Amino acid sequence: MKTIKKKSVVNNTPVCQVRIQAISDTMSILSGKWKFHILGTLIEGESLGFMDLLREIEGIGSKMLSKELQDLESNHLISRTVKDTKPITVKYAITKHGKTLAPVIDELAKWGIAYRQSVHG
Amino acid sequence: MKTIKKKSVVNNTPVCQVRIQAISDTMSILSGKWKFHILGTLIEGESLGFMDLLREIEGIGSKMLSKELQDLESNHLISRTVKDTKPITVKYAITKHGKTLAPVIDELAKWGIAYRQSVHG
DNA sequence: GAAAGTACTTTCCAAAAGGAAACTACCCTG
DNA sequence: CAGGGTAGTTTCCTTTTGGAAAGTACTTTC
Repeated sequence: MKTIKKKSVVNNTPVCQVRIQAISDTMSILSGKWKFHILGTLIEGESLGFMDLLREIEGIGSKMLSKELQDLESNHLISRTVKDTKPITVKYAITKHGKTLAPVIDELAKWGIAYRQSVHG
Repeated sequence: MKTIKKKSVVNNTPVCQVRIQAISDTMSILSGKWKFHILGTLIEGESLGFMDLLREIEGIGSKMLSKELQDLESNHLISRTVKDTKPITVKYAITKHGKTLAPVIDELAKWGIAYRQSVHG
């Protein structure tokens, strides 16, 4: 009979479980190569069209942009509005909820900048 | 002749470029399914062996754990110390540098918790 | 009526990521 | 000398991710 003798200690508290779940949630929502880039751009730019984003986000292709925008919209972090112009245009904007990510993005940027400095000297 | 007429505006400032690079650096260092989980565990647990981590981090396999630990060590976020015990044991610990990630991890957790609450109500 | 702009979608493919299971190798205890 | 513990590595496989290129569809401008 196989018996596991030791068990998890550190991560076994309710507080830890909630934190682990929360980080997993966050990273799942922000998964993929371009989410932060798109969100950062929309936080700065307020309201941009599809082609604007394609130009702002260097390297992204239309397929990925389209897919990432859909993901972000489904999580209510950005909004998509079709304007009745000629030709019709679409405006993507950060939502109130999406703006709450600003501190998260700031921390990531801050850490990355500090990391660079500590590595190069 | 194909000509691109409009150019990037929002992300074209030096400040933005540095931020974009910094976030990309950070996410590349913390890439993969398990990095935050491992770091979080080591921040809490201070010093754990390979088998301890395998038990703490539910779902991870030894291959992934081994690989992720190597990644983190190569970026000086954790340390690996072979203890001259019988049988020899290995202790993984968070480094001083690794601890600087605590605010980043906290922000991610905080946001994830708030997200859950805003979704369910 | 051709060119260029809007906003995408589709197809096809390559590379990266991740996991289960087995295997190595060494040590201690009963 | 079997069983269980230490710390991994290796193999084989599936899934996921991401990108290039082309296509769709409709409109305005020259």
